[in-house]
Parts: sequence; structure tokens; C-alpha cells
Amino acid sequence: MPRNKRHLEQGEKKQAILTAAAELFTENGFDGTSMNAIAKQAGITPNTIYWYFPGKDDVLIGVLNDLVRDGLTEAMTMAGLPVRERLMHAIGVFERPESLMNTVHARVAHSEAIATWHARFHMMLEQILISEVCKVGIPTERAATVSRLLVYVIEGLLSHPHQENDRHEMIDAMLELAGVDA
Amino acid sequence: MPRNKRHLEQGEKKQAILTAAAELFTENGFDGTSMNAIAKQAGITPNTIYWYFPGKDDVLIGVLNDLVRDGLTEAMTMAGLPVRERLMHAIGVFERPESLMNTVHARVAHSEAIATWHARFHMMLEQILISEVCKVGIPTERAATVSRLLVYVIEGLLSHPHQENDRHEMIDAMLELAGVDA
DNA sequence: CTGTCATCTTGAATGGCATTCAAGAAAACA
DNA sequence: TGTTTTCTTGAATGCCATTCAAGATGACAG
Repeated sequence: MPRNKRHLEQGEKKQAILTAAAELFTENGFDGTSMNAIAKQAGITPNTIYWYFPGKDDVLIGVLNDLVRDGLTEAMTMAGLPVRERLMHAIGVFERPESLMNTVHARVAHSEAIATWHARFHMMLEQILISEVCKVGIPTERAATVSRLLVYVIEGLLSHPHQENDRHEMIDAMLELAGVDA
Repeated sequence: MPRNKRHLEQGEKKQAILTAAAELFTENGFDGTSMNAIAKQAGITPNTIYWYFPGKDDVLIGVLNDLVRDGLTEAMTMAGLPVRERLMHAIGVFERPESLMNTVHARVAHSEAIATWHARFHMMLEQILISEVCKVGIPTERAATVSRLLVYVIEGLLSHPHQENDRHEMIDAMLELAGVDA
């Protein structure tokens, strides 16, 4: 017979920690947020976080997965709109005063967990872009290369603070160069 | 009358520290290198570094400036070669198992010094690319945008471990899309 | 109702880190 | 020779992620 748990909230508390972490990461960045700060925000002690997550990197991964989930969900609801608009919106979801993508890239070399998350993320993003890019009239044999270039441009935008019209300009220019029927 | 210094090596010791730091940053990355390790590599104690540099970020800036200097110097000697080759080589200079560009992006938000270095670096790189890109037949009004896209693609390559033929493929694709006469 | 066991939480370490401080050597100068 | 400036260091300080051993708390078995 299965032994028990506490307040019936196994996953809920985990989510509460992630919510607290997401808020602080967004405000102060990953490096600017201590486990102590996350714990305080969640109303617990830092030790408790380690019962739910192996380490700080894994908290980051949890936050990133929530972000991806939200981004994909919202992208679904925008199914009718053109690629350009959906791209613009997705970048908005991941853009923060303190972009977490920079942290991911900086930590890939130090953390196995972050490295595999990053690899998965790239594959997913590239697959999505390839299919989107084909839909707007880019020949199949070019789609993979164009998608990789797009990934880099998107990450470039996420890595650097920019105005919204810069974002439009860069994405439009890239799509135009790639030969998208505007 | 000017008071004195020691072994006539004011700047030389500074350079020795930078050389030690460059070696370790290249091997283990910025975060993976402690001031203690840099000091040991340079044959001094960590405190001494602080007499020559305000902090660890400033050591990083010193290392980066050396890298830029070397890159520009080598680019000069390749003056006859096509843009593509010079670009490829410049990326090679900045590419490391542990790319420092990721560290720069991650630290821009936390360090004033790194932020201004980063801004200057971008301006310089963009200016160079604009002039290069004009030379190979890209209309002036497009040159700025194409250059910014190129910067992002270059940084994307620097941010991600990749094979040399990936690098060729991405840069060639970008130049071709931009309309460079190959 | 009671003792046991898994689940969850914590106070108090541990070890590493960047950085600072006060004091010490060492060369140049008067 | 003694003072001043330049350089170096041993020994802190304080923050950090992470760990450990012990304490609560609830579910279940008898």
C-alpha cells in the first residue's frame, strides 16, 4: 500500500517554488537571485527547496519549462495569425529585463541538466521554425538553414535589450532576405 | 620629481596576470576560474590582482581587449582575402571551448564596466561589417540591417559549440541570402 | 487509540567564492 | 640613512550553494 504525503500538495508546492523563482529571476536574473531569496519569497527555508529540486540549475529548468509551455499555449491560440506575428509574440514571452537565455548559454558548459535542456530547446525551436517557414513558401532544402539562422537572430534579440521596432525590423529583414512572400 | 616603481614592470605584470587569466578562462570559462586560480597561475596571491585590477570583471575586460587586438591585427594581415575568409578566421579567434561571449552577455546586467565594453564591441563590429558588406555589393541602405543580422549570427555561432563546416554553412547562407556576389 | 514509518521541514554546519584590510617588504629618493 | 611610494601578503569578512542530522507532521497498521 502506498504511503502518504502531506497536505495533498506534492506538485503544488513545487509549482509554488517555481512561481517564486520565476518572479525573482525575471526581476534580478539567475545570478542575482539566491536560493535564500527564492525561499523567502515562497515562505520557506532554503533547505526545503532541495527536497523538491536537486539544485538551483533544476529550479531554472523548471522555470524555463513553464515559460516554454506558456509560449506554446499562446502560440496555439494565435493559430490564424501570420508567422511573423506569432514569432514576435513568442520573443516577447521569453524577453525579460534579465534574459534567462544568456544564463542558459553561460551555464551549458557547467551543468549537464542545462545542457540537455538547451539541446532539446534548440531542436524543438528549429523543428517548429522549419515547418512554419515551409508554409510561407521557402523551398524545403533551404528551410533547415533558414531556420537555424532564424534561431540565432531570435537568440540575438533575446540576448540584447532592444526596442520593439528593432525586433520587427530584424525579423522582417531576415524573413524578407529568406524570400518569404510578404 | 616623480616617485618610483619597482622592477620597471608596471604594465608587464598586469599583462602577466591577463595572460594567466586568458589561459584559464579559455580552459575552464569565467565562472569556472577563481581569482585564486588566476593568482596561482601567475605565481602570486589573489590579493595582488586587486592592486592591478578593480575586480574580476575588469580582468575579463582586459582579456577580451587582448583578444580583440589580436583579432584585428590578424585581420589586417589578411587584407587581401575575401570577407568570408576574414570573418571565418575572426570567429575562430573568439571561439573557445568555453565561449567568453556568453559570459559577457550574462554579466552585462550586473556590471557597468562589462556593459560599456559590450556596447563598444557591438558598435565596432557593426561598423566593420557595414564597410565590408558594402564592398561586396550590398546596397548602402541595406548594409546596416544586414550587418546587425550578421552580428547576431556570429554571436550565435560563438554561443554554441559547432563544427567548422557548420560555421561555413551558416555564414555562407547568410551572405548568400543578403545577396553577396559569391 | 497508539506506535510506526514515510513525508516534509528546518537550524546549523561546510566549503568555496570575490573582495577587503591592515600590516609588512622593497626599491627609489632625499 | 631614513622616509616615502610601490608593491605584496596573511588573515579576515560576508555571501553563496549545498549538505547533514535532527525535528515535526500526518497517514496507516494493529
